[in-house]
Amino acid sequence: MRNPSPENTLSFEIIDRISAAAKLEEGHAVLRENMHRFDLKHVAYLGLNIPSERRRKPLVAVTYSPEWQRHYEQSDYVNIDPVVSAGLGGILPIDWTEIDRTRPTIRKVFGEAQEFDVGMQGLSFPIRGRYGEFALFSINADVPARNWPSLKKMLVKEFMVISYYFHSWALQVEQIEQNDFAGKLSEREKECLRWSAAGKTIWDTSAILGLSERTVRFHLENARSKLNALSTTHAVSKAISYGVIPLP
Amino acid sequence: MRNPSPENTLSFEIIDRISAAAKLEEGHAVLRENMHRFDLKHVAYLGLNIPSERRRKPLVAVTYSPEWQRHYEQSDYVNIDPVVSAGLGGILPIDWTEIDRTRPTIRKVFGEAQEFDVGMQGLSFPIRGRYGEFALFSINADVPARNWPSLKKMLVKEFMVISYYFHSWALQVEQIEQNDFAGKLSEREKECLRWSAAGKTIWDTSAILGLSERTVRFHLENARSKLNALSTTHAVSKAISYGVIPLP
DNA sequence: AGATTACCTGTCGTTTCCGACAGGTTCTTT
DNA sequence: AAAGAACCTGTCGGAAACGACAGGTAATCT
Repeated sequence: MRNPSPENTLSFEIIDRISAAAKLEEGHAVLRENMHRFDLKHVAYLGLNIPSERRRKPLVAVTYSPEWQRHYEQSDYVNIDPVVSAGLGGILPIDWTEIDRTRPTIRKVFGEAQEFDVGMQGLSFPIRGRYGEFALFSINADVPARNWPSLKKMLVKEFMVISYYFHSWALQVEQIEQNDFAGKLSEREKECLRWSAAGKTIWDTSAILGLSERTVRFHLENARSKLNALSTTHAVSKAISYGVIPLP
Repeated sequence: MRNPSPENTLSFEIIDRISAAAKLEEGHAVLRENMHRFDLKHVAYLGLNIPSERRRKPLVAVTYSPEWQRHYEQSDYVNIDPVVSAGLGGILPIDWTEIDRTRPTIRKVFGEAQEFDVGMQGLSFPIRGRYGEFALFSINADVPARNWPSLKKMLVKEFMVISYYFHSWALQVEQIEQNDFAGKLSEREKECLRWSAAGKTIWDTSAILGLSERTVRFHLENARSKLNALSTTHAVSKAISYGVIPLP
């Protein structure tokens, strides 16, 4: 282990080349060009819950055929896809071969994926970011079943790193990194939001902070206005998802 | 790449051994016993914001000297430590050598860490889980500066995987995995919470869902009670952190 | 057949919140 | 010396939320 072999730097080469890209498509092209070096059939990146004023739609960069993409979108598979729900349920890479396929709706999804030549084996890396966003980075292979376990171990190590770098880079190039909200809220404003999130009333909070009720209201008013929130509840949910206040 | 060498399985051996452990301490012991195989001086795991009824304190498993731990805790360094704030600010591994050390308070922390023999180089892996919890998995080394870049690449690949498995396992053994909340809330209850989180009033929500105002209130009452929340704002913040409702 | 669960709706009275007016201090930056 | 920002406080009145009563249906499980 003490002298890492040169081949160990491949994933970092890829990461460097992605970092140099300026658009989501270009970064994905780097992945596409390097797929064959890992014996992959597909590489797919799906970013959900992206927090941004401009952008509410998911970030998508996939190598699947346009037909499968269209079918997937039209059938609203993102809400059925067992890989997505498994990803939402944990933090570890998901081996598609270990997904429970007893339920008929799930068999259907996998069956149709096969028809669109997605490949037998798959690995999906769930990614949760600092803004509460969620992404799924998936790779597909099609090797004899007996080769899969060892291939999988290699892929997990390589793509755990690549997928997180890719996501972090994707947010940057899509200019999602800076939600200045955290910096724009004053300490008092955040404090009052935190206590509201903890279920305290304005009266409670005023007692806790040793302020008048009016002052607590004042800070909450400012917090609402800075966060473009329609209510304190709204402000709290925004503050949480923007990472402005910690979890209760 | 197509024939992964046997040494590539080391991290998975460690993972298997951790999986077999029944307590946080035992899992950490596995890491401690394997430190030398990666030339490490320390391995530290810190779990914050752990969502649980029972447990509000952080999960801690570190190899640092008790003196340093005590000093760290007493000085409230968790709120100053630049590694922690860097981790909270992103998703990528943090190289301690790249931390900005111009600010005097930060120089102080690093200087004191040196005194307690923490090691020159460090890598910290920020981990965000599905319950909104945050963890930091750190490793330390002490090698000549010129050896660090290549060692770092190897460590990033190995411990990106190990750290996420460790966190996932830690939540399991500490019985934090199942917050049945998501399953206990009915569809309508979640729906009403989502609209509240989006800033809608009860009247708005009733119009959106085609229900009476009383019914929306009814669902919110049930949601509050199921989540042990003191207000709708409280319920929303809990629902978000428990992953019951998606982000706004 | 009874129990359970999710669902739906109503009123009354109280509490809490929130917007719009008003006033102020202290500290730092320009 | 002026400007800006973060902080603090007051009152009035209306809007919204909430708790505590009340009533109901439809579907599923035991």
